[in-house]
Amino acid sequence: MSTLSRGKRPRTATYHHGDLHAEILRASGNILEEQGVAGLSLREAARRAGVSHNAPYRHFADRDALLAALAAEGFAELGRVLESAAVQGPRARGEAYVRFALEYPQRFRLMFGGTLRLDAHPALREAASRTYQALVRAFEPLAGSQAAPTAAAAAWALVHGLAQLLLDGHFADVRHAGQSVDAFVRSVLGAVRFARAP
Amino acid sequence: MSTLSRGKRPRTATYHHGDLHAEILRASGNILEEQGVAGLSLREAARRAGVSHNAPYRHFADRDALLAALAAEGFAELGRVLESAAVQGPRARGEAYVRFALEYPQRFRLMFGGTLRLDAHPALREAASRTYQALVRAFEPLAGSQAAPTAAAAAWALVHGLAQLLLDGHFADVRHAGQSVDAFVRSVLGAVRFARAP
DNA sequence: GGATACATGTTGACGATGGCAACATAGACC
DNA sequence: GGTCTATGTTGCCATCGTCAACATGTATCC
Repeated sequence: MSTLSRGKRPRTATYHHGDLHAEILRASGNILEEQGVAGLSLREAARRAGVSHNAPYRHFADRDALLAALAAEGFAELGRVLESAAVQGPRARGEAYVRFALEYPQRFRLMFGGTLRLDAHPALREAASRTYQALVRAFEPLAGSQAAPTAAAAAWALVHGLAQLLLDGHFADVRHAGQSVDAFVRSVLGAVRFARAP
Repeated sequence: MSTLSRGKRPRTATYHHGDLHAEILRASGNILEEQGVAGLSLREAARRAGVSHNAPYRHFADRDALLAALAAEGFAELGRVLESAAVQGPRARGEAYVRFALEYPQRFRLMFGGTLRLDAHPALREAASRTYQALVRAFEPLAGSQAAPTAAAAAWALVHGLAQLLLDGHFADVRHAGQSVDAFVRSVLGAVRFARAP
């Protein structure tokens, strides 16, 4: 089961919450998928956690820090998803990447939307980098270790762009009426070959 | 009333501005690149245009409408850029796409960041669609008219993802120290072939 | 066990923002 | 000239992020 929870949680009536950090993350994650990043406010998160409007500040320096934490969660989950698709080969990994984006569209947009500068959040950069390293390793057998980094970059760019454009609805005209998203993704990924030689 | 304008721009002393619509767009475009979409406020745009905080509402229904207009401008400009690179073939077009993103990063993010739903802004969808159609046409000679739509989709995804990931700084580790962005883009694009057969 | 320090929540305030309503003014049209 | 309408302005409100001051549990030390 996914770590990016979408649920609710019973709350104790004590003055101290117990695990407000996690609760705020959970509530924020819900709001994020419902309203998008622009609609996510600290105050609404606090409200949903049943806590005063300033309580979140004990756990997140500011709104940006909360967003960074949400994004880092996203990278970790994406890494897990890709990992578990690994056994089926690189192609399956690409499909899993797109599937993740479509399942958690707002999370995905937060992770890559440029709202957050990686430079400002080292933990975030590290999470993103780890995910990418896994991609590179996956491409070594496919393209030879020499060309692997470049091929991996191309592959990442391809699936990433595909996910993003799908999310934005830019392929609405292209997909023939009955074609499922999955089939479309497969056909697009199938239209590409990665060169061996540098 | 004094005609001594203290603003940065010569502002006519008339009560009516003359072309506030264009001026707001201009000011907003500047703010956008300076601060990103989150930092763009109607009030700041009004301030820069030397006009009251509510004047923009005569020209844009709300903030979202202003953003949509900015994005539409962006799609038009991107279309122009791609068109003028067309003579040098599809590869050059791809490079031009990435160059556009790097030159106007915030504009690009606004166009594709998911802040705007295409469904809510028909004019925007049309502008985006036009740009995409041009891409498809460019790919017909390369992949045969049968496979063209799919190949074009793949090509768009590739350059789009490349642009996005470059913007976010995800390729920081990958690009060898001395390698220029242009060279990196060329090598990545060069690592990909588009299949002829469906 | 009780006093004390510290982490965690709360209340209240401020300035900025998006947006509504009511009013003001300048051109256009008669 | 007189009226209509598009365009700006002023004033206002709720919401938001964030700071400062205060309250309340929990842990620590004697």
